Amino acid sequence: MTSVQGARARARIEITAAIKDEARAQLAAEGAAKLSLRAVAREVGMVSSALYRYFPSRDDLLTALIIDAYDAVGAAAEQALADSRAATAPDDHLARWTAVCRAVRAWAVAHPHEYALIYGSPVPGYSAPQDTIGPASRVALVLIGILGEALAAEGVAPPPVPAALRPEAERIAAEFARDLPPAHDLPPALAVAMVAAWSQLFGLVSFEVFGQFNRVVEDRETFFATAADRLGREIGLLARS
Amino acid sequence: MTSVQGARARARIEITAAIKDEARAQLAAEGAAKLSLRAVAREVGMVSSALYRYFPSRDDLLTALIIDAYDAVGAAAEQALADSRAATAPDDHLARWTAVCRAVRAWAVAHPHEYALIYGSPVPGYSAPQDTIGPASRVALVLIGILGEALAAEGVAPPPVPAALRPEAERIAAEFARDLPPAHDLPPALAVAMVAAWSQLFGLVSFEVFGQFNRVVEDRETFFATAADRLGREIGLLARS
DNA sequence: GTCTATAACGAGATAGAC
DNA sequence: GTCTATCTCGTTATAGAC
Repeated sequence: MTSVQGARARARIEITAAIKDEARAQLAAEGAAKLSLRAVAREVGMVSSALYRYFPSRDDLLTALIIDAYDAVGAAAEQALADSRAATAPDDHLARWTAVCRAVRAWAVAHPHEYALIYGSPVPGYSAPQDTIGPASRVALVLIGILGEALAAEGVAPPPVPAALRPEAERIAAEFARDLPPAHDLPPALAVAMVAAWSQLFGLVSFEVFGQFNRVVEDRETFFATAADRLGREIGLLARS
Repeated sequence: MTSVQGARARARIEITAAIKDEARAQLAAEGAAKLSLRAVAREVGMVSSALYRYFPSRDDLLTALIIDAYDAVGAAAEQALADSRAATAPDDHLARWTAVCRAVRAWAVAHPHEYALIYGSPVPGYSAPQDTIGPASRVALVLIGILGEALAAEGVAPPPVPAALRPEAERIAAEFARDLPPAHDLPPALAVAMVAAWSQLFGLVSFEVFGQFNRVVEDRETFFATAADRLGREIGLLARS
């Protein structure tokens, strides 16, 4: 009994993976807007109606791909942080920040279509469900975690906040405190600076992945590494003492 | 004779505009990937083959929309610079920098679909021709112009360049010198810093326009203004003396 | 010469009957 | 699950109106 159920479950997992793989291939070839359940079904050798046993709708398939992509960058960021712990001095928070940034960029360059799916233009007619929020925040959580550690070790000096931005800064800090584990609490100045750095980091990545650096930047790895380092310093992370 | 030609030319301009307007409407509704010549023709009351008198192919229509969009942001940036000249002290280069940044953001927020067309995910199967390069650089040219002025007035202190980035910085500066009028020459340190700030600026805009700030940033105008100001300072623009 | 309309092509998507 | 009839698409050839 259990073996049959186990085999069924295994088959279901395999077929689900095959469907998603084919969908990812179509993402690369035609873009998210043209992702079609029928074409995916044809390619995996199923009839379109059979696909609905795995994904109730085209949007659900899209959601699965989006969650997978967010999880993949998130995992890359988390892995980079874990790896860099061994390679950096405990007080070198800036080095870990840049290591995570570089990992995000490396993943994006290696998976441009999945990157476009999550950080590019919204897919027309698709609105992301709540399920994507968790995976979507993994990268930010890693960065916030680094800042939290630096804060505890007095390794960060957040920049001053203009008076006009003060309410927004406090709102964002309160939001973090509400959604995140207490270890990730940040003072308002650091919380806003973090959000700004976060979006600027992805600005660098998007310009490279989307081709805006063509004919402009050649040594993109060095360019990015320098910019990420400056972003970390800008947020207040102190260089290694 | 001339009146006939004038009438023809006028009609041609009007019809071309109507086609592009309808195409823009479809861009908003279905996305660039699904832009269809037939649907545009149907909507403007023509038969699809007649469209080929105005645009030799679907890609040429797309190219026209892309150029229009680049020209629109570019014009907004140029206008913002011209306007801010009257409103700012001659030595306040930073104020003009932020004015231009805010104008770019305002245009993007007002025209999200056209923004997505030029700064979002690349359109699958479409590759931009050379004609887009000029319009695409207008915003960057405005920013470079501000830096050039600041440089001439000793109003900018570019950040140091790490040794590893030095060759790339010099390459970029040489590229600027080759492509741009001499008034826009920048030293290597300022040229790389400019490119980094440029991409980070659009990172802020893209995150807002593409919805990444949902549930994160509320007062987006203030948030952006502060970040743009910090970007200008980061690049070395000095606050007003 | 400049334009629009008809018709057609090959490829692909789609809906529904079976 | 299969098949078929009916859509859409980009594009071209052609013929006629102005």
